[in-house]
Amino acid sequence: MPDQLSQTFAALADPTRRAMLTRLSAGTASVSEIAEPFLKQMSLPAVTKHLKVLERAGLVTKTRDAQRRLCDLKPEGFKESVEFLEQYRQACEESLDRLGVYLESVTKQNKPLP
Amino acid sequence: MPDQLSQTFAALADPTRRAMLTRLSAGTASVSEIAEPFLKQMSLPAVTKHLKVLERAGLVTKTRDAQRRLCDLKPEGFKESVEFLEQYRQACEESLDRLGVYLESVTKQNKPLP
DNA sequence: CCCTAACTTAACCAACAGGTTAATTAACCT
DNA sequence: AGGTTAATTAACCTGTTGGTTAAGTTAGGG
Repeated sequence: MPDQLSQTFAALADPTRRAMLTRLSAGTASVSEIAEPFLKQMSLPAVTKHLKVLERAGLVTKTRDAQRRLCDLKPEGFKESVEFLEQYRQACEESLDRLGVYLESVTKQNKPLP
Repeated sequence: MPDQLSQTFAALADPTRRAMLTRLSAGTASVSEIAEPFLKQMSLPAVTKHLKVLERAGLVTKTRDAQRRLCDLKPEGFKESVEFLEQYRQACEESLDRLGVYLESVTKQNKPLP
């Protein structure tokens, strides 16, 4: 629910928002600039909402510049989610090890491949 | 909506499901074994649903063993999401660095790990 | 052959997500 | 002051999520 990690993953679970993050990884952008590629598919308020989700997830910050709001990536926001996934690096390795052992046993016994 | 990455992140955006993954990182478990810590807070059908979400997200596999269903982590399922987050490695340098090297070694050729 | 164990499916419900249009705020420009 | 630009807030609608209970399936055991 309102725990940080859930909010972060929920924010990432939308292609529009991921595209916005990708845009921001190229540098600061105003709301209109971020919105531009999406305005054929959705309205400006929808974009505002997406940005708010990213903000509450801690992935984006907004600063005021006259009428415009400038958005930036907030790198710390990614940390927790990266660390969670890192937990499964071990699992990946182990499964690969098992595969390696299996392949070895197969080649040693000269069995036909499944 | 139904793109793989969105489904994976959506699956991860729930503390119950993340706890289930953590449980599975300790090894194979049946549905009842996975359910056990949650049965004070929710019913068994709710657990079944969560597992189905994890399955459709490609993070978990189920195999039949008599009446029981045995669940396992599906390490490849994490790959795409890890790769997306790697795009933001400047955000979280050290933690992703080792993972990046690992993924490269896996995808480029099947060499044994260091 | 029924009984129980281990799950899943069905039908339903409240809450929330993602979108809309219309109205509102805020800052700048003559 | 009034108008324009930039963005947000409000009110609403619809589909999905996460939970429920009750009924259904499937395999093994006495």
